[in-house]
Amino acid sequence: MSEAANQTAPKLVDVARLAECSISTVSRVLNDNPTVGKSERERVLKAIAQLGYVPNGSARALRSSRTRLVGAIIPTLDHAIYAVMVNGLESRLSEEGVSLIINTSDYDADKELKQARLLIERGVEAIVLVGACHNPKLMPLLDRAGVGHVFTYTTRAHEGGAAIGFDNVKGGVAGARFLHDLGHVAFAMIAGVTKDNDRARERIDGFLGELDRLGHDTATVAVAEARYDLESGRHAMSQLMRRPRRPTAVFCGSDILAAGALKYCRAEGIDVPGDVSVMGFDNLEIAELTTPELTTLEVPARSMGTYAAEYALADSRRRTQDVHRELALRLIVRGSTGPCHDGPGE
Amino acid sequence: MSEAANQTAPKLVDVARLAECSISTVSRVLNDNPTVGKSERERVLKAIAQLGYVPNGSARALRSSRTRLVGAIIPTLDHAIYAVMVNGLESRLSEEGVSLIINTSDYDADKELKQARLLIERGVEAIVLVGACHNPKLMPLLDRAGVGHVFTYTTRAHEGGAAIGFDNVKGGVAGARFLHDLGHVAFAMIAGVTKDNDRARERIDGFLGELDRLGHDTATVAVAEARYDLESGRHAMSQLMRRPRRPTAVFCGSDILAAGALKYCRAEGIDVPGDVSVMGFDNLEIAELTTPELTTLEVPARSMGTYAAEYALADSRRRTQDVHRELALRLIVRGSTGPCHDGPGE
DNA sequence: TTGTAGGCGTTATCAC
DNA sequence: GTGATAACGCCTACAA
Repeated sequence: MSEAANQTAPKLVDVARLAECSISTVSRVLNDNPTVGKSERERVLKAIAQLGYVPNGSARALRSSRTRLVGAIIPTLDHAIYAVMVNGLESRLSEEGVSLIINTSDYDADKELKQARLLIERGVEAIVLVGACHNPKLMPLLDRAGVGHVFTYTTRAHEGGAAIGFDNVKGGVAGARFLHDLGHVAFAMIAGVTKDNDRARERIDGFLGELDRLGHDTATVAVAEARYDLESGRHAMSQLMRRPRRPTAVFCGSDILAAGALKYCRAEGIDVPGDVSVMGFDNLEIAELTTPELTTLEVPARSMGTYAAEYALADSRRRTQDVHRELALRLIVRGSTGPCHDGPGE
Repeated sequence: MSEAANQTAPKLVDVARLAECSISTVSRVLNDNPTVGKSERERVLKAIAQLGYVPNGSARALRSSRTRLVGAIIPTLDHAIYAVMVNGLESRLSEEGVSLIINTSDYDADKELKQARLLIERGVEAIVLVGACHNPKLMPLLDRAGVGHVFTYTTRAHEGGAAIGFDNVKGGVAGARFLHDLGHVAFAMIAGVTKDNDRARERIDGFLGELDRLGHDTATVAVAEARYDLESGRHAMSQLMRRPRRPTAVFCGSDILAAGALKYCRAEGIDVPGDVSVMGFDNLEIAELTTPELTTLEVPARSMGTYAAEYALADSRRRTQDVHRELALRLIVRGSTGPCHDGPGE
């Protein structure tokens, strides 16, 4: 009697047939339109369950021009600082039935641009980006497409966009001040690679700028750039500690780099913080794993994700008013830093 | 003369008008159909660039029933072992212009089911899952929808699906054997929470099973379950070390747990590996950060991601032949384990 | 409250 | 090699 279950997935019209109503009624039920009679609604719901009907997102999106899709382009998921942000972002979006498309750019501004193009094709309703420095073609592209965008890990927003994050310059300043206050006079920094990475750059600027303001000669402050991994941090530290004017305080652009620096010190028998203070940035879980534990600046990674989600969920009207949300960095003092013990002599 | 640029995004027909051809030709160019004349193609390409035309993914998907979307549901991105896998997955998919929708289930099988439903609505062409143990409704749902699926971090596949990973039981076995060979006789284990987590369960089974086979009385082997974070690992270790029969070898279901255990030992002045050997699982970056560094089993997280991507990219025909890819776990011996020093008496 | 019908932007099957 | 044209599955005026 019943048509043998077709191989093709059930559609609105199949549900309508089974529920003995029109497809508009089914559609209304699907969209929680209140103008549907109670018995009607129940019949439809039953039919949907019976058929295992699943709406076709593409058709819905095409017709309604609402995809309920959000995109994010981050440098990498291998670094916890980004993975944690994405986790917060996804969690919040998921609560609202919005799906997240994730892309990793590997710190490459061209790759990022390509991925943004693809996200626009997919019809994402907003894009979450990291940092404020991007391919010059990116912003015009997003503007033309009318796709809202949020920068994270920065407070500098592009006009028409939003920024949710912290001030990287202030981070550098905080590092400089903290180490200065401990009495140090010989500084160095292990920074992230600054190419296509404004955050790394700003942390350096903040650090050196504040040292200058505090009366130190920044010409003598060595800054090594290193990729965000343990070995690069270790290697950078080995370079810095071999310089003629050996630093007694090293500020690192990331906990990973600081951890690498600590590894070097341990291997070489350099006492931390006795011989040299080492400070990190991020306050990842690893900051509590090293010996000694890391003094660091806490970055509100998860919060950035959830706030970015709120922005993405807001409709375009509310978005037009510029959103600048600056979250605080928090200084976490642990054992890797201490007062300067250097005698006056060599 | 020219119509003022409309607020609405350019469509196929706009490109066709500018290139003075039909929309079919434009569509052909977009899809790399070779049956297009050279001059024709060039005119179209120029028009596309000039208008900043971006194809509408929803319309394409609706018409062609190819979304070029893949979904992944993982427990969390806060744990590097999953973030790294996802990074590999995304990288490979991205090379082929396929987008990844990511969902985190928070180790909750019901949440996972809901997210799978949504992924099906979005029309994903394959779903990547973690582990082999899921809500009983999940597999029928995927089968009905005809969505291919891969399990990762396991070798146990569901019929019709694929599995790309390693054998968790073997991991437990390897841990038991390694510690046994060091001469230990008093064992304990800190495992992950086993609810909705078959991997954690299997690691326990492998560990205890092998100890039994090696002639140890497993009734005396304490197994503590802990969430995958430092503090839980620390706390579990504190429990284990207070038991009457103090273990000299503790196998942990994750490096994070092992790191927590190490923290406890350091705080209590318990020497590792002198008083107790501690072994991890995963070989995350943190395994090289602790003091001593962790002996652990290397999990091929990134490879699982790229292999899973290959599966997802394969068309459904090739998928039908069951895919079972078992990747090897590799024992990494570092400083956190050593021979048993326990005297014979209490 | 419910049903009818047109069209969202593509792709693909036809003719030419 | 190129151009009409009919779907794809759904939403939403508008009509009843």
